[in-house]
Amino acid sequence: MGRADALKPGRQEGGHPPLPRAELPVDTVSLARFLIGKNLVRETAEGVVSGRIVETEAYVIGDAAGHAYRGMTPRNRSLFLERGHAYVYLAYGRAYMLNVSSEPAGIGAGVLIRALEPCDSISIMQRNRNITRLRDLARGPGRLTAALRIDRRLDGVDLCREGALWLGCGGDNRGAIGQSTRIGITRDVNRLLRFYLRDSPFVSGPRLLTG
DNA sequence: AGTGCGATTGACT
DNA sequence: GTCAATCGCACTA
Repeated sequence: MGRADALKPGRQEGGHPPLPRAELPVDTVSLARFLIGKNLVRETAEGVVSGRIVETEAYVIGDAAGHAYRGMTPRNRSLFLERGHAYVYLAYGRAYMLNVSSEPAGIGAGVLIRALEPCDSISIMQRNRNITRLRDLARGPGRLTAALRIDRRLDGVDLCREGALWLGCGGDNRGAIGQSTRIGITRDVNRLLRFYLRDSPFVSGPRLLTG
């Protein structure tokens, strides 16, 4: 693994056109499923880093486990942006979480990105995470944001436009999608709103039910 | 102004 | 398997 893929400047340029917003499903659960297999692309001065989304969770309208449940606040306002914008927050004082807003403007809901299969510039991710093992580079919501250097500065960015961070077209949508309860929450714990590529080793948590 | 608590991770028994 | 670290923010007063 970990070869000098980061040192091939021409390879990925233009290789990740952004996903048009019109292609994003309009409801949160559909979007959570849809995002499995899509690319998440990060561009910094270091280079273009990307991964394929293999695990998501839906935080739907009226969801007691969702951050939008008690209305808009300074932290969660990005959840109320039109679908396809980034909501980034810090959890437990250490791990940044990346969500994709998922409903029309004014409605607070989102999809948490929980794990990636590393694709472009794996060596940059290894440096960002200070580990080498491919499987662990982006397996977990806080790990993937560290690998891609995502923090609160990217809160609110439009993920349907090429820039510092966006959702790329393509991606490989083959493979069965599993479904389970969400991880780490304390309310509405029984809802099956977590989705993952069943056979991917890059998924973070337990593989329970199939979908 | 003070308090309590996470949509987690990494270290350790 | 268990558990503490860590801090921004929402909530109470």
